[in-house]
Amino acid sequence: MTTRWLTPEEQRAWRAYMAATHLLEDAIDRQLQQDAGMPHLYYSILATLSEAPERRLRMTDLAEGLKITRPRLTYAVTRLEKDGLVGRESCRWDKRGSIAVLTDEGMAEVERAAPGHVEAVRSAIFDRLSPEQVGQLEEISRVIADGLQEDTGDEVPWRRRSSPSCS
Amino acid sequence: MTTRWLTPEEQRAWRAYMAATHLLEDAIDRQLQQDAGMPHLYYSILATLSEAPERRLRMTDLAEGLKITRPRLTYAVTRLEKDGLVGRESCRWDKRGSIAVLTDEGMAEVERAAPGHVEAVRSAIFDRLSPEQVGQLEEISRVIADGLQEDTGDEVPWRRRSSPSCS
DNA sequence: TAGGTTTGCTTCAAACTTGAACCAAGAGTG
DNA sequence: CACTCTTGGTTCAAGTTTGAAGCAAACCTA
Repeated sequence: MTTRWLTPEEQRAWRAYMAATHLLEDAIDRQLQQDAGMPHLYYSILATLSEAPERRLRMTDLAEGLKITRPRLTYAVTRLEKDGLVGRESCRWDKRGSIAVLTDEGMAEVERAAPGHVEAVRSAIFDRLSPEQVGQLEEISRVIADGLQEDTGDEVPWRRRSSPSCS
Repeated sequence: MTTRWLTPEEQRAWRAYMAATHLLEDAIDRQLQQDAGMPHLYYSILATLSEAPERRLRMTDLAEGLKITRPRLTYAVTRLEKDGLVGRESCRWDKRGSIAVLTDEGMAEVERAAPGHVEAVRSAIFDRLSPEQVGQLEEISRVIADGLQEDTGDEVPWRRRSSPSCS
């Protein structure tokens, strides 16, 4: 089977994409590190929890939602816990489980950091793209994400594995 | 100044984008780690060198091209050098400079790993996107990258700071 | 041409990520 | 009920990334 190399258009797109993602992650990380003393992922954890019912989520659900590995989440939550921004509870119905809870302090931190973060995202992306491009970006991202998940992902995503907020 | 939050469309796009980039980098990293025993960035360094004139590039040019920090590049090149895939030369005209050179072994490694890598990229992205979407992805990425570079970037990108291959 | 600034690159410590164990608790099966 | 298999989560060692110094070689500028 002879390799199907990328066409010139595909190469240009791939390189532009790589450059954009590197620059973007760097910029966002720097901004949040400055403003909130934490990298982007850690902020995302807090933000995700802040929107969850009861501000709490099982570790696995959190990891899945953020598309990160579980050890990575464990490490991050451990730090956030040290900082007093999240807490851990054990799950009453499944004693293996552990639940991350956003503390009041954590909530306050999200609210404090959110405007700056949104501003960074907006000025890097949405202030520069037309509404059509925003739609295209979503669609393209969705196609890629879906493609990558169908291999390893849950076959039955519509069925919750854990009870809503468990506690 | 009251914060301009993201619209629902923008939020959806942003989240889809984050998910896609995480999944994609993970997938590419895993594939290359399996096939070539190195993460994506390290492969990119080799690939970039393989296309440079004389297979050599100054550290700073390499870092700029890949949009990574210099300490990160230094670390990576040190490892690749231990593996015998790149070498370092000092620059004759600017004794501060150091030049990374792809060895024959490094070149062979790129050629060995390339087909699998291209296949991974293709099956994750380009086999799933229409030609129009490929164009859109390039355009969107370019807008974002350009926007992020104009702040910190060189004001005179058309002027080479270093001689072409220096050695 | 001395003195101060910038540039190119590396080094260092601290923080983070990875993948492979590991452990305990649920689930399925006889 | 034992016995095994799976699941949820953590731990560990090795590898990587970060940002702040550090260092030496250019580059001013007077």
